[in-house]
Amino acid sequence: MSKQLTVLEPEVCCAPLAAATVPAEAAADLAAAFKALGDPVRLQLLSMIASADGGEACVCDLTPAFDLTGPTISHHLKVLREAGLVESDRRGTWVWYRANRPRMAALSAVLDIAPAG
Amino acid sequence: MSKQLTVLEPEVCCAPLAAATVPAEAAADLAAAFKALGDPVRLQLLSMIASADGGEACVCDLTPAFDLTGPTISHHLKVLREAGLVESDRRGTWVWYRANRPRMAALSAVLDIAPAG
DNA sequence: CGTCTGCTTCGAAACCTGTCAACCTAGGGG
DNA sequence: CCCCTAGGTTGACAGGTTTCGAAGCAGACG
Repeated sequence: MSKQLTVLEPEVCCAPLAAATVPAEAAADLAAAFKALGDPVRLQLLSMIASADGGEACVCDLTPAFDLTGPTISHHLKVLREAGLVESDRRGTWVWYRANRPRMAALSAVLDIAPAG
Repeated sequence: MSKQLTVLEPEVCCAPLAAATVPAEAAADLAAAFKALGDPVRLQLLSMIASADGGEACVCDLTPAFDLTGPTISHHLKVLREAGLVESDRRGTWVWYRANRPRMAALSAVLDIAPAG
Protein backbone atom coordinates (compact mmCIF):
# COMPACT_ATOMS: atom_id res chain seq x y z
CA MET A 1 0.00 0.00 0.00
CA SER A 2 0.90 3.66 0.20
CA LYS A 3 1.74 3.51 -3.47
CA GLN A 4 2.25 6.89 -5.03
CA LEU A 5 -0.34 7.69 -7.64
CA THR A 6 0.66 9.07 -11.01
CA VAL A 7 -1.66 12.02 -11.39
CA LEU A 8 -1.87 14.90 -13.79
CA GLU A 9 -0.07 13.68 -16.85
CA PRO A 10 1.62 16.22 -19.11
CA GLU A 11 -1.28 16.30 -21.55
CA VAL A 12 -3.55 17.10 -18.63
CA CYS A 13 -1.46 19.59 -16.73
CA CYS A 14 -1.85 22.52 -19.08
CA ALA A 15 -5.29 22.21 -20.62
CA PRO A 16 -7.11 25.50 -20.05
CA LEU A 17 -10.64 24.97 -18.79
CA ALA A 18 -12.26 27.59 -20.98
CA ALA A 19 -10.37 26.73 -24.16
CA ALA A 20 -11.93 23.36 -24.95
CA THR A 21 -14.10 20.70 -23.36
CA VAL A 22 -12.13 18.66 -20.86
CA PRO A 23 -12.15 14.93 -21.67
CA ALA A 24 -13.77 12.64 -19.12
CA GLU A 25 -10.46 11.07 -18.17
CA ALA A 26 -8.76 14.39 -17.55
CA ALA A 27 -11.84 15.67 -15.74
CA ALA A 28 -11.68 12.77 -13.29
CA ASP A 29 -8.02 13.43 -12.63
CA LEU A 30 -8.47 17.16 -12.14
CA ALA A 31 -11.60 16.65 -10.05
CA ALA A 32 -9.63 14.42 -7.68
CA ALA A 33 -7.13 17.21 -7.13
CA PHE A 34 -9.84 19.83 -6.64
CA LYS A 35 -11.71 17.50 -4.30
CA ALA A 36 -8.60 17.35 -2.14
CA LEU A 37 -8.75 21.15 -1.97
CA GLY A 38 -12.47 21.07 -1.19
CA ASP A 39 -11.96 20.90 2.56
CA PRO A 40 -11.11 23.94 4.70
CA VAL A 41 -8.69 21.94 6.83
CA ARG A 42 -6.78 20.61 3.82
CA LEU A 43 -6.76 24.04 2.21
CA GLN A 44 -5.27 25.54 5.34
CA LEU A 45 -2.81 22.68 5.66
CA LEU A 46 -1.62 23.22 2.10
CA SER A 47 -1.47 26.95 2.73
CA MET A 48 0.60 26.50 5.86
CA ILE A 49 2.95 24.09 4.08
CA ALA A 50 3.32 26.24 0.99
CA SER A 51 3.80 29.45 2.94
CA ALA A 52 6.26 27.93 5.38
CA ASP A 53 9.86 28.99 5.19
CA GLY A 54 11.62 26.82 2.63
CA GLY A 55 8.30 25.31 1.62
CA GLU A 56 8.57 22.68 4.33
CA ALA A 57 6.42 22.27 7.42
CA CYS A 58 6.61 19.74 10.24
CA VAL A 59 3.56 17.77 11.32
CA CYS A 60 4.33 18.80 14.88
CA ASP A 61 3.81 22.37 13.73
CA LEU A 62 0.63 21.70 11.77
CA THR A 63 -1.33 19.62 14.26
CA PRO A 64 -1.62 22.15 17.12
CA ALA A 65 -2.97 24.75 14.69
CA PHE A 66 -6.31 22.93 14.49
CA ASP A 67 -8.88 21.66 16.95
CA LEU A 68 -8.53 18.18 15.49
CA THR A 69 -6.79 15.06 16.69
CA GLY A 70 -3.49 13.81 15.29
CA PRO A 71 -4.94 10.93 13.25
CA THR A 72 -7.39 13.30 11.56
CA ILE A 73 -4.58 15.64 10.49
CA SER A 74 -2.62 12.64 9.30
CA HIS A 75 -5.60 11.52 7.25
CA HIS A 76 -5.96 14.91 5.58
CA LEU A 77 -2.25 14.98 4.83
CA LYS A 78 -2.59 11.53 3.28
CA VAL A 79 -5.38 12.81 1.05
CA LEU A 80 -3.22 15.73 -0.05
CA ARG A 81 -0.32 13.34 -0.61
CA GLU A 82 -2.38 10.95 -2.74
CA ALA A 83 -3.67 13.91 -4.74
CA GLY A 84 -0.08 14.79 -5.57
CA LEU A 85 -0.31 18.18 -3.91
CA VAL A 86 2.26 17.54 -1.17
CA GLU A 87 5.16 15.18 -0.59
CA SER A 88 6.24 13.72 2.73
CA ASP A 89 9.88 13.83 3.75
CA ARG A 90 11.22 12.26 6.91
CA ARG A 91 13.97 14.23 8.61
CA GLY A 92 14.92 12.36 11.75
CA THR A 93 12.19 12.16 14.32
CA TRP A 94 9.66 14.40 12.62
CA VAL A 95 8.06 14.16 9.20
CA TRP A 96 8.22 17.25 7.00
CA TYR A 97 5.72 18.03 4.29
CA ARG A 98 6.57 19.93 1.16
CA ALA A 99 4.13 21.46 -1.35
CA ASN A 100 4.24 20.29 -4.94
CA ARG A 101 4.57 23.66 -6.67
CA PRO A 102 4.29 22.44 -10.30
CA ARG A 103 1.11 20.55 -9.46
CA MET A 104 -0.45 23.65 -7.94
CA ALA A 105 0.67 25.74 -10.89
CA ALA A 106 -0.93 23.22 -13.25
CA LEU A 107 -4.25 23.48 -11.43
CA SER A 108 -3.96 27.24 -11.51
CA ALA A 109 -3.37 27.11 -15.25
CA VAL A 110 -6.48 25.03 -15.74
CA LEU A 111 -8.62 27.65 -14.02
CA ASP A 112 -6.84 30.52 -15.72
CA ILE A 113 -9.23 31.65 -18.39
CA ALA A 114 -9.33 34.30 -21.05
CA PRO A 115 -11.73 37.25 -20.64
CA ALA A 116 -15.25 36.61 -21.86
CA GLY A 117 -15.52 36.80 -25.62
CA MET B 1 -33.89 29.47 0.60
CA SER B 2 -32.22 29.53 -2.76
CA LYS B 3 -30.66 32.78 -1.65
CA GLN B 4 -27.60 33.77 -3.61
CA LEU B 5 -24.50 33.43 -1.50
CA THR B 6 -21.97 36.21 -1.29
CA VAL B 7 -18.76 34.33 -1.85
CA LEU B 8 -15.18 35.39 -2.38
CA GLU B 9 -15.03 38.89 -1.06
CA PRO B 10 -12.42 41.24 -2.52
CA GLU B 11 -9.98 40.64 0.31
CA VAL B 12 -10.30 36.92 -0.33
CA CYS B 13 -10.20 36.85 -4.10
CA CYS B 14 -6.52 37.58 -4.52
CA ALA B 15 -4.81 36.01 -1.56
CA PRO B 16 -2.06 33.75 -2.89
CA LEU B 17 -2.05 30.37 -1.21
CA ALA B 18 1.71 30.17 -0.78
CA ALA B 19 2.20 33.75 0.39
CA ALA B 20 0.57 33.55 3.79
CA THR B 21 -1.62 31.28 5.87
CA VAL B 22 -5.21 31.46 4.73
CA PRO B 23 -7.59 32.47 7.53
CA ALA B 24 -10.23 29.96 8.55
CA GLU B 25 -13.04 32.10 7.17
CA ALA B 26 -11.41 32.52 3.78
CA ALA B 27 -10.46 28.83 3.76
CA ALA B 28 -14.07 27.81 4.22
CA ASP B 29 -15.14 30.07 1.38
CA LEU B 30 -12.44 28.89 -0.99
CA ALA B 31 -12.96 25.26 -0.01
CA ALA B 32 -16.63 25.55 -0.96
CA ALA B 33 -15.64 26.72 -4.43
CA PHE B 34 -13.04 24.00 -4.84
CA LYS B 35 -15.47 21.41 -3.56
CA ALA B 36 -17.84 22.40 -6.34
CA LEU B 37 -15.01 21.66 -8.77
CA GLY B 38 -14.29 18.35 -7.05
CA ASP B 39 -16.69 16.39 -9.21
CA PRO B 40 -15.85 15.27 -12.76
CA VAL B 41 -19.35 16.04 -13.99
CA ARG B 42 -19.31 19.58 -12.62
CA LEU B 43 -15.80 20.14 -13.95
CA GLN B 44 -16.92 19.07 -17.41
CA LEU B 45 -20.08 21.13 -17.13
CA LEU B 46 -18.08 24.23 -16.26
CA SER B 47 -15.65 23.44 -19.02
CA MET B 48 -18.44 23.09 -21.55
CA ILE B 49 -20.05 26.32 -20.39
CA ALA B 50 -16.81 28.28 -20.31
CA SER B 51 -15.66 26.97 -23.68
CA ALA B 52 -19.01 27.52 -25.36
CA ASP B 53 -19.31 30.25 -27.92
CA GLY B 54 -20.06 33.50 -26.14
CA GLY B 55 -19.55 31.79 -22.80
CA GLU B 56 -23.17 30.64 -22.73
CA ALA B 57 -24.50 27.09 -22.91
CA CYS B 58 -28.07 25.78 -22.91
CA VAL B 59 -29.14 23.01 -20.57
CA CYS B 60 -30.59 21.21 -23.57
CA ASP B 61 -27.05 21.09 -24.94
CA LEU B 62 -25.40 20.00 -21.70
CA THR B 63 -27.72 17.20 -20.63
CA PRO B 64 -27.26 14.83 -23.61
CA ALA B 65 -23.48 14.99 -23.17
CA PHE B 66 -23.66 12.84 -20.05
CA ASP B 67 -25.16 9.49 -19.13
CA LEU B 68 -27.11 11.17 -16.35
CA THR B 69 -30.74 12.13 -15.97
CA GLY B 70 -31.99 15.69 -16.25
CA PRO B 71 -32.52 16.31 -12.54
CA THR B 72 -28.99 15.18 -11.77
CA ILE B 73 -27.53 17.67 -14.26
CA SER B 74 -29.81 20.32 -12.81
CA HIS B 75 -28.54 19.50 -9.34
CA HIS B 76 -24.91 19.84 -10.41
CA LEU B 77 -25.67 23.13 -12.11
CA LYS B 78 -27.32 24.30 -8.92
CA VAL B 79 -24.18 23.44 -6.96
CA LEU B 80 -22.06 25.40 -9.44
CA ARG B 81 -24.51 28.28 -9.25
CA GLU B 82 -24.46 28.39 -5.43
CA ALA B 83 -20.68 28.27 -5.52
CA GLY B 84 -20.71 31.41 -7.65
CA LEU B 85 -18.98 29.71 -10.56
CA VAL B 86 -21.85 30.02 -13.05
CA GLU B 87 -24.93 32.19 -13.47
CA SER B 88 -28.27 31.09 -14.87
CA ASP B 89 -30.00 33.17 -17.52
CA ARG B 90 -33.43 32.37 -18.90
CA ARG B 91 -33.86 33.07 -22.59
CA GLY B 92 -37.37 31.96 -23.53
CA THR B 93 -38.02 28.25 -23.12
CA TRP B 94 -34.49 27.18 -22.32
CA VAL B 95 -32.17 28.26 -19.54
CA TRP B 96 -28.67 29.37 -20.49
CA TYR B 97 -25.71 29.11 -18.18
CA ARG B 98 -22.80 31.49 -18.22
CA ALA B 99 -19.42 31.02 -16.50
CA ASN B 100 -18.31 33.54 -13.89
CA ARG B 101 -14.90 34.42 -15.28
CA PRO B 102 -13.71 36.68 -12.43
CA ARG B 103 -14.54 33.97 -9.92
CA MET B 104 -12.53 31.39 -11.83
CA ALA B 105 -9.67 33.85 -12.20
CA ALA B 106 -9.72 34.46 -8.45
CA LEU B 107 -9.43 30.75 -7.73
CA SER B 108 -6.63 30.51 -10.24
CA ALA B 109 -4.82 33.36 -8.51
CA VAL B 110 -5.09 31.58 -5.18
CA LEU B 111 -3.35 28.52 -6.56
CA ASP B 112 -0.81 30.55 -8.48
CA ILE B 113 2.35 30.30 -6.43
CA ALA B 114 5.86 31.60 -6.64
CA PRO B 115 8.71 29.15 -7.30
CA ALA B 116 10.07 27.43 -4.22
CA GLY B 117 12.30 29.73 -2.20
C1' DC C 1 18.91 -3.14 24.56
C1' DG C 2 14.83 -0.87 26.78
C1' DT C 3 11.82 2.95 26.65
C1' DC C 4 9.81 6.97 25.04
C1' DT C 5 7.88 10.29 21.72
C1' DG C 6 5.71 10.99 17.33
C1' DC C 7 3.31 9.65 13.07
C1' DT C 8 0.62 6.34 10.67
C1' DT C 9 -2.94 2.85 10.03
C1' DC C 10 -7.22 0.21 11.30
C1' DG C 11 -12.02 0.07 12.70
C1' DA C 12 -16.57 2.22 13.68
C1' DA C 13 -20.14 5.93 13.97
C1' DA C 14 -22.16 10.33 12.24
C1' DC C 15 -22.61 13.41 8.57
C1' DC C 16 -22.85 14.80 3.91
C1' DT C 17 -23.08 14.07 -1.14
C1' DG C 18 -24.58 11.88 -5.58
C1' DT C 19 -28.27 9.75 -7.86
C1' DC C 20 -32.85 8.66 -9.27
C1' DA C 21 -38.27 8.66 -9.32
C1' DA C 22 -42.19 11.63 -9.12
C1' DC C 23 -44.43 16.15 -9.05
C1' DC C 24 -44.75 21.15 -10.05
C1' DT C 25 -43.99 25.43 -12.76
C1' DA C 26 -42.99 28.28 -17.00
C1' DG C 27 -43.33 29.16 -21.97
C1' DG C 28 -45.38 27.87 -27.11
C1' DG C 29 -48.71 26.36 -30.28
C1' DG C 30 -53.37 25.40 -31.80
C1' DC D 1 -58.30 29.12 -23.27
C1' DC D 2 -56.26 24.32 -23.17
C1' DC D 3 -52.63 21.04 -24.02
C1' DC D 4 -47.84 19.90 -24.65
C1' DT D 5 -42.98 20.04 -24.06
C1' DA D 6 -38.88 21.47 -21.42
C1' DG D 7 -36.56 22.54 -16.73
C1' DG D 8 -36.51 22.91 -12.11
C1' DT D 9 -37.64 21.37 -7.42
C1' DT D 10 -38.63 18.06 -3.59
C1' DG D 11 -38.16 13.72 -1.18
C1' DA D 12 -35.68 9.39 -0.38
C1' DC D 13 -32.00 5.91 -0.62
C1' DA D 14 -27.19 4.18 -1.51
C1' DG D 15 -22.46 5.36 -1.23
C1' DG D 16 -18.64 8.03 0.17
C1' DT D 17 -16.35 11.19 3.45
C1' DT D 18 -14.99 13.11 7.89
C1' DT D 19 -14.02 12.34 12.50
C1' DC D 20 -12.51 10.11 16.61
C1' DG D 21 -10.50 6.20 19.67
C1' DA D 22 -7.25 2.31 19.85
C1' DA D 23 -3.40 -0.22 18.13
C1' DG D 24 0.95 -0.62 15.39
C1' DC D 25 5.47 0.94 13.67
C1' DA D 26 9.75 3.74 13.09
C1' DG D 27 13.41 6.51 14.99
C1' DA D 28 16.02 8.81 19.07
C1' DC D 29 17.99 8.80 23.61
C1' DG D 30 19.82 6.84 27.96
